[in-house]
Amino acid sequence: MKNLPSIKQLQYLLAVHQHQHFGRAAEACFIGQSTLSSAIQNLEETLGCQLIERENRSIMFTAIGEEVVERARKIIDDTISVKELTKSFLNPLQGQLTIGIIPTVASFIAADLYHLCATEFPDLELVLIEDTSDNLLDKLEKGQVDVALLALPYNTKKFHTHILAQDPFNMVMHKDYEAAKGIADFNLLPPSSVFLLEREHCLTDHALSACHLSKSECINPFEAASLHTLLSMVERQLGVTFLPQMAINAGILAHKPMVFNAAQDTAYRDIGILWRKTSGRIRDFRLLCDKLKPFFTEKCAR
Amino acid sequence: MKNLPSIKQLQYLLAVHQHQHFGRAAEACFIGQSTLSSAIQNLEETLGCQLIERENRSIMFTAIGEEVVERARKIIDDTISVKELTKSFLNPLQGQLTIGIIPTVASFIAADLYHLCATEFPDLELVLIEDTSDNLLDKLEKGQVDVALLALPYNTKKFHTHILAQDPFNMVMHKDYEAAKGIADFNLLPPSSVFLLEREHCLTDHALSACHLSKSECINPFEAASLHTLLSMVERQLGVTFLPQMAINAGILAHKPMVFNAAQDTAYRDIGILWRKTSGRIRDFRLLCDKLKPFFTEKCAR
DNA sequence: GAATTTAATCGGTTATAACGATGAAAAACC
DNA sequence: GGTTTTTCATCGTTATAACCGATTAAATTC
Repeated sequence: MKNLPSIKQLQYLLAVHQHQHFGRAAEACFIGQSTLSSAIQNLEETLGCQLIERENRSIMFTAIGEEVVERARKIIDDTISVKELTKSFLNPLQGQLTIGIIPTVASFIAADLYHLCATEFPDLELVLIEDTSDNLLDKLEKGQVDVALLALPYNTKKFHTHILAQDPFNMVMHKDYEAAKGIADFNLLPPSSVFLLEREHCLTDHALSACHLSKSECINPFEAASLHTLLSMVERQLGVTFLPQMAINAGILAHKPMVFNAAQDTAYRDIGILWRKTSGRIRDFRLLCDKLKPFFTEKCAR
Repeated sequence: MKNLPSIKQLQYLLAVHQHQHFGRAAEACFIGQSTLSSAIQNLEETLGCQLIERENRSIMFTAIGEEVVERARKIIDDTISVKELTKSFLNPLQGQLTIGIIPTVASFIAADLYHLCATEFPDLELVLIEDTSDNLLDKLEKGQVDVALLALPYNTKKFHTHILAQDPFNMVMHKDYEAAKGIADFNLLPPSSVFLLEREHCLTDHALSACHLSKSECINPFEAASLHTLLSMVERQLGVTFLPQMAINAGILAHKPMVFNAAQDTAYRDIGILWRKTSGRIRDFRLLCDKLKPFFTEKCAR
């Protein structure tokens, strides 16, 4: 049986890498500086090579040291996952759960989601984080969120992906806007009459592809930062936009002189939930899915 | 800082799982039975749940125990990789290297590959394993081979994949076989005139797709188990087959009344090398690639 | 040149991992 | 039905390692 580095040694190494300082790293690990120093030396001994160059006043990781740090981080994460696994096995859906949600979903369901979890999982401390798909995927990988709720299709093959509901698109316009009425192929809409969100939002891409809109001249170059800005533009300019059913069900058009109708039967975005394949709380997430599926299905119902 | 299970505890757990017996597992770990027993108890303590049900005469892993074992195996593998990483950093391409190779490559290059490694990497102890693509991918995942050499395209996204050379296909036939001469579209060959290997061999699929052969009636239902059987069929029956350049360069047609000509410019298979993304010897493998690339390029040269 | 910073070293203590012997419980043997 | 065997848990002990605090050494700063 090989003499492998220990979990503790790897933890200490990560601490040194994080703080770039033995003293502060030791403090963070609640051990003495001497203990940390010898622990790193032992690790270097078992690995048979130098990981850190101790210079005059500062330390520097060697190339091989950096590589070891990267792998150590993964090992520690996996080990933490094992603990989470057993913990969540005993007490399902307890403790803190951090969910990342994209803006074009969060604003319409956040409040009800809190309520749902409070009643279904009273021991769960829910933390919601709103960000773009790209940022959420990044945070998911780094462990800053436990699961992410976003709109698909999206490049999510790194993570386990599960579809919760279909959210159909609707064409939305002022009730007096005649130019769009009865149009089947949206590419035939008047020039600059289609208003969309700015590019960061996946809703823009989804609306374009789901409604078979080629990037034609019918799209207005203005890029709105929020759905409400978008709506006010559409209301004033007498153009059209495409909104998911979820937004309409949440009452975004209430008391406005706007009308909407189903874009096409096949025009929809999927609402999906993602988690790290190596997560220790997969059991928790599946239980959560059981409740989220009817929840989102209702939120997106015509 | 959390109290995580230690590497040793996980190693011991794996040993118990492997032997399904405390005493024999302890022996395999070179520790006493009592030590192992308490180590497992400590592990169960830190994880907060039972992993093994100790019954009268036999032990049984709980469901959660099996899950922990699976994750522990990965953690241990990753930790071993860290050691290998540092070791191969100090002494590149030393020690044992196990290469898996598919039959339709191995038989033509194995001897020369041994010779190449013996001269370029004298400290390397080369072990070659010949098996089908499917089996090699399985062995690669389990760590039974360090790298795999196979023909692409193949579903290899689980692993790091690197293409070494293109191996063109040639149509091969008896020199007196007139029916195939001057034919551009291979689908127009006479019925049952194309002989191929049995389905397990990826060469069959590659020949079909690279030469744009739809599974038409020109393909003979006979499935040969080796290229030599295949050739004897073609020689006797006066039909055709498709052989990679590598086979021809190795002299498979020497002293035979056979002729060959390039199938098409675009008809080729790629020779690729694969390794686990988490392997600790990636540096080694890249050095190996530097030598393998010219080696295979020459082996496949027209 | 004194003060400061920083990691290594040293001596001593505590905690952990290891051993061997024994114990308990169930099954197998006779 | 009692004895032996098998097998894991427990106990007391010892060796190893992990850890602490104080000190040292080297370099930088003032």
